[in-house]
This record gives sequence, C-alpha cells and structure tokens, in this order.
Amino acid sequence: MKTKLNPSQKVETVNPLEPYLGYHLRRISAASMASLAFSLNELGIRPSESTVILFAKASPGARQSLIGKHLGIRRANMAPLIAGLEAKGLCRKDALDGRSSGIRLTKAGLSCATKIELKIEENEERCFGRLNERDRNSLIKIVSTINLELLSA
Amino acid sequence: MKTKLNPSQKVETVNPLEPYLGYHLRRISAASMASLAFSLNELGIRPSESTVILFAKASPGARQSLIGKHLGIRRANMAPLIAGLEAKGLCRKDALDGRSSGIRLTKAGLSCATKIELKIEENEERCFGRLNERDRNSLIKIVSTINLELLSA
DNA sequence: TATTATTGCTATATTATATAGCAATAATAG
DNA sequence: CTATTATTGCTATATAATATAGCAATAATA
Repeated sequence: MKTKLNPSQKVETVNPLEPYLGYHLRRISAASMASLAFSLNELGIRPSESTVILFAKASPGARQSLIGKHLGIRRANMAPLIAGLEAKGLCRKDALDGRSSGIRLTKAGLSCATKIELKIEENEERCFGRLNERDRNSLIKIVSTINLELLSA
Repeated sequence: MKTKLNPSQKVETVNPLEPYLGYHLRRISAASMASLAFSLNELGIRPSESTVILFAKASPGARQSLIGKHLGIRRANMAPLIAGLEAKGLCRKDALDGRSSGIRLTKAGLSCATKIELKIEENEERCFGRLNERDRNSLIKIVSTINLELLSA
C-alpha cells in the first residue's frame, strides 16, 4: 500500500484558537516540556524535579518552602518531591531549627545538576534555536514581563 | 500580629531558570491556563473540552480523529472527552460510515461555545492585556512560528 | 504566656496526557 | 473478489503536575 487512505473529509479545518496567545503558549509549552521530559528521563529526573535541583544548586541551604515559593510549587507538593530527591541520594536536609531544614545537593546531586543544565540548554536549542537572536531576546523580554505581571499578582 | 514572621533565611534567591525561554513559557502557560480553568469552571467546562467545543463549532461534522489531530489530543483521550460532551448534551455524533461520526454541537453546545469564547477573550485580556499592541503582535507572530516548527515536525 | 503564623507533611482529587492493545470497518493491492 | 493494511474509536491503565483540606510541631509575636 503506497498511497494514503482518503478519509473523504470535506470539512473546513480552520483552527479557531489560532488568534489566542494563551492557546499558542500552551501548545508550545506542552511540546517543549514533552521534549525536555524525554531528555531528562535519561537521568531518571522529571521536569519538576529538575527545577528544584537547579534552584537548590543556586541557593544552597534554602528551605523547601522558599524553593517552592520561587518555582510556584506548593508546600504539599514540595514534600514528596524533596523526599524523592533525598531517596535518590541527590539532596539532603540539614536541620535549621525544629521544623525546617536547609536543602543541599549531595555530590551526586551536583553532578546531576550539571547534566540537567546541559539537557535544558540542548532542549532550548532544539525547541527555540530556529529563532534569530533578535526575536529570541525580545521574546524573553516580553515573556519575563508577562511572568512578572501574572505571577506576582 | 501586625508584622510578618522573619524566616531568617539568609540564602541567595536568584532563580537559575530565569534565562530559559522554556521555563518562562511553562510558568506563563500554567498561570494563564489556571486562570482560564477557574473561569471556565462556571460553565462546567474544562480547558481541554473548551478547545474541542470551539473546534467543533468551527468545523461542523468533523470526525473526532481530525479534531484531535489539530488540537494535539490523542485518539485515546478524545474518546472520553467527546463522550463527556455528549453526556452533557453539548454535542452529538452523526454517523459518517460504519465506524466514524461527524461531531456536531447541539443548540446547547453552540450557546456554550459563545460563552466559552467570551471567557477566553476575557482571559486573554486579563493575562496579556498589559502588553502593547506591538509586543502582542510580535509575540503572536513569533509564537506561531515556533508552533509550526515544534508541532509539525 | 497565650495566640497566631509557619513549616512540613499526609491523604486525596483532578486534569491532562501517555502507552498498549482490541474490534470493527474502510481503503487498497493484487 | 479477496487478502492485506490502515483507520477509527475505544478501553484500560499509568504518570506528571497540581489542587485542596487538614493535622502536628514549632517558631514568632503580642
């Protein structure tokens, strides 16, 4: 069978969501995250874990509530996330007081962080590399502005 | 208690994900989708359902495989989605042949679609309204380009 | 010291999305 | 026409991210 099936669909197929920015952002986000997830999977790391690891690397000793606040992850969801990273030997908790701990990457965690950074940068290139420098920069700028508006409100 | 707790966190809090476009897109997408989900909830409609309804309105009689193809929803996930809309009385299936049907909105479905459009447009304004026309247009343009690259590959 | 806020956590639910595989049917090749 | 292949819709199931409610322990404050 060399030719394709002809589904005989004489239906107009104009996507009515085309004019909506939110729709495009959702599709792009989903596509680039799926691509990243696939790549991170080689490290046994999920996207949400990867963000926590990179944040923990940049802010050693931060408590998980702070990490969650910056990444938009709720306390209730941070708990199992951190527990998972601990179980994988990627971070440990140094008690700060009776209830909180400072999160610190282990040696394995730091090494993993480096690999994650590489994967993320590869993914950025894979997904957004076709953009020219100018578009890319204006995109980052606009998008950061939106983020400020949306996330700080 | 008038003053805030002082968490005595002397940890640097620079978000290392700041330079990554994918990260920003994910956060924005999540925030704008959460906002839309909240709004659509008044109609008893989920975001994924809303996209199917609008597509079905624009392409009456399209089979669900085509709708899914355009919206990036897999067959396996389209089935319960359409069944749910049918159960809510928002669409019906007109047999096209022995296995496929053309999806058509009912009267209630059409009325719902109009309300959805309004909610989406309100949400666009709420989330992206602070952008000036120029930024908004260039954003749409760039973002459509990325989408083409990412989704058609 | 009493009150309030925080931190971390458990349990649970929802949404979106992924794969594997099946049965029925349609399209195509020979 | 018949055999093969592709499609369509579907079920069952799994995973990731994220949401709420509520609890216990602890810290900060009045």
